[in-house]
Amino acid sequence: METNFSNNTPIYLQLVEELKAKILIGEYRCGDKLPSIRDFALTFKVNPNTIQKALVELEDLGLIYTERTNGKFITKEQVVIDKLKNEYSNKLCESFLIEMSKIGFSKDMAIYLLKNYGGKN
Amino acid sequence: METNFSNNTPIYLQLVEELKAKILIGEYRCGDKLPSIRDFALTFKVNPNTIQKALVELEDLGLIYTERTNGKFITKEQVVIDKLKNEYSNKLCESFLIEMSKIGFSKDMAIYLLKNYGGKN
Amino acid sequence: METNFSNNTPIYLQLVEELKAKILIGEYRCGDKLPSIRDFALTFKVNPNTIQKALVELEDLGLIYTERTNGKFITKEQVVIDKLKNEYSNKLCESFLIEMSKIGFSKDMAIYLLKNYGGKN
Amino acid sequence: METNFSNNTPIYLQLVEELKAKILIGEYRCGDKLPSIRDFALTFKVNPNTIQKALVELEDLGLIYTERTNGKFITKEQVVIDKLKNEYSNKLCESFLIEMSKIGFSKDMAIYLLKNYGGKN
DNA sequence: GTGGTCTAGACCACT
DNA sequence: GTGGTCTAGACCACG
Repeated sequence: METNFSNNTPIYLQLVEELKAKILIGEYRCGDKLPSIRDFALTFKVNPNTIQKALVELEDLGLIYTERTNGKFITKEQVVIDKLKNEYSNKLCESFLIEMSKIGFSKDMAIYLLKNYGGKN
Repeated sequence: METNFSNNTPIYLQLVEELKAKILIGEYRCGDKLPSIRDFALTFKVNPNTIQKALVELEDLGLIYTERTNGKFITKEQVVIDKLKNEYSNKLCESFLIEMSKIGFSKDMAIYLLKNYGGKN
Repeated sequence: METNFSNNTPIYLQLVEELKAKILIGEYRCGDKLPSIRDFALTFKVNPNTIQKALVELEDLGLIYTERTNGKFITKEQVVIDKLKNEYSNKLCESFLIEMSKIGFSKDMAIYLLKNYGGKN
Repeated sequence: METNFSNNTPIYLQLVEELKAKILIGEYRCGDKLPSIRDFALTFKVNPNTIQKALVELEDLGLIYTERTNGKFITKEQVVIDKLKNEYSNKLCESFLIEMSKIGFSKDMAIYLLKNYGGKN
């Protein structure tokens, strides 16, 4: 795991995104135990406090939960994950369309540009 | 003009985005004179220095230029605007697809979700 | 460190020049940490904002980069420095020759005058 | 005469340089009458005040003099012009060498780079 | 009246 | 303690 963090966003938020993605995509699965904060800190080469801050955010989202003395786990409820996945993709669609409309592109135009982005397919 | 700035992003960057959008969308047109820094400051209810910082960014982008003692103007070169518009929409497409792929959606799936977002058309 | 700023040029630009020179000449070396903005401000007896403005310029030039909460550093890429050094010396040669030609001296004459400037060698 | 003024330097100073050059190079000769301020203003498409300010500077330098009700003339003393030409070229040499030394180039190196600037001759 | 620069001083997020 | 942002207010050169 390379540690390539951008300078413009707080590291802990970048960690939130990265971990959230891994959960939503299924790389971490329902009920899985997360590595300890210390292990995470070593893996990402950041301060344990930074990890802690990120995990608190994920817990607020309901994606992970804490068992005192046992560690942190991915939520057992797949529905929470699916719901978040939907919300997230909707949010992405919304922002995309808003941004495109800001520079004068309709939804249809946005879709057209998206299709043509990066080559013929 | 309401002053509705988000808390998470520097005001001057929000100004950059807002003004950039107005230029790209054509609300401000080639060669137009911008309001003076002081007028802008009154309009947006922020400090003149904050406006100044935003306008410097726009000047770096080549979207506006300064005539000493006369004011600031939208660039006369439409090509600069068009180029930036293209770059910007490409960037939006790219980020959108990357974000969607992070949560497990292919380009085709992303387009499908986008089409269905917010109703049948 | 004396504070001898000229009156005709903005202080922040004089700082840019001074720091750029120190980097190009190798007094500050690749990867070196710069003093904090506040320290700089004390050293040069100017406002921290003025330092900040100068350092932003240097960052735009690619000569320094910022690590959030850690400080600012000289770029790790010597090539950037060398490139800038070349560009800069070329720019100096060009301006010199142009200025000399404006008052009627050819390139050869300019070189001759330069050789004889300040003594026989 | 195109009016291509840079934005970073006051116009009147750019005029000073341009006119000084024309005098030093001999395009305007000893004793020549200068165009009227109004004509100058039309030629350069700038405010008469700006011309006036430039001409005052040239008069301070001793390059021109004013005959009340008759207009302004190039100084009759060629020696003044020659002296200024020398001073000016010396000043150029000095700044050039200083700037080059700031980025680590000796006088010899500076001359070498100058010779090689812009091709083999 | 225009933009440009600078100061003094404040608050914030991050580590 | 670090950089980043912002304000309030001042002064200046220019045209």
